[in-house]
Amino acid sequence: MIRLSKIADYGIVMMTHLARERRASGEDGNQSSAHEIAAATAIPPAMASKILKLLCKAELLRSQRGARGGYELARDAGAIDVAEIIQALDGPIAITACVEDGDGDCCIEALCPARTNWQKINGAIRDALADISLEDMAQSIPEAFMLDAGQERTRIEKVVE
Amino acid sequence: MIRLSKIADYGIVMMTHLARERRASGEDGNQSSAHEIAAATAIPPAMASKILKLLCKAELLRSQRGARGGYELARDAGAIDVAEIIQALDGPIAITACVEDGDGDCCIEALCPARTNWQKINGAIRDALADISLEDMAQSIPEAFMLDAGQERTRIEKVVE
DNA sequence: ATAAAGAGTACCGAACTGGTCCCCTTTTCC
DNA sequence: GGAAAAGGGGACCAGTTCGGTACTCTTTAT
Repeated sequence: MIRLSKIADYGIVMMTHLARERRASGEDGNQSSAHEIAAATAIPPAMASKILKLLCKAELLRSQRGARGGYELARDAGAIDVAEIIQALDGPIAITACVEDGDGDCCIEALCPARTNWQKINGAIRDALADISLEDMAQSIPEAFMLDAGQERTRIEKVVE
Repeated sequence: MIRLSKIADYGIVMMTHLARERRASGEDGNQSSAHEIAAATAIPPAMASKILKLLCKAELLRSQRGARGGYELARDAGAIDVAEIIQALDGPIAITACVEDGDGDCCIEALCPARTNWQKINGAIRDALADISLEDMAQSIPEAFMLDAGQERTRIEKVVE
């Protein structure tokens, strides 16, 4: 099904939340704790924390440790795209194989005409994902949508076809 | 990592093999048994058989039962694209969610602006895959490449980035 | 000094995936 | 007509991955 992992899904939701937070209170400075973010997005706190750490290591978020610490976007929402988020959480965006960890390279790589097709495919996918900024994602999503009190968190993705 | 399942990978390899077979002996009529195909592509016979059945049900292959039966492409190689193959084996091509089997629909679907973004993304991915025909894939791949005698089957995909 | 918060890491259970097996039906060929 | 070849359709198993949790350590504000 070529599906996005839940980690990446959650990551995008949280980043989107932070983008909205920032916009609501002009520019940076005010951070949100993992707790707050988890509550606002209805993502299990421990999970949220784990993912936020990863996003931080990928330099998509800035963190502040200690009491009253928290997270905030490392850059402007318009300068962060979903491809980056997915890559930070799920690894390289590619309809994989070949790069089997370790040995790696395809012995007839140079000869393989299929290779260019796969590169084309992978490239197209990456481009599509790189074309959506966090700002686009954040645009006018009703807050009620992010936290669907009581029941399961509402999914924001929609299958096509 | 957004990876292709092995099923789909195998499927593409076998379809590519059949495309080459057909081209080698002008037009249809001559079928290959699951056994032959498995041997030629170095895919475990039982696996190959399972996948061929699926491809047949998806009407990408035509089958002939009974002794001297086998499989052949249902259409011309130029008229089959990788998107179809992947969809037949892995289900709808989409960076998923929402369609959780059963209940399914996103309660605020109509309001969700993110939805159009995901559709855009999914569409781009599908387009990229639909743009590669089996004929493209089959083009001049040396047969030695399909069966890498002795060792593991060589992977035809190549990661990008 | 204490409490709040992030950093890091180990761990568990459930689901999915790759892979195998078995039995049934169809068809050919002797 | 019967045996063998081949596909059709499942059930089933095992290993890996993934979602999720827990625990300990470091940092920092009050």
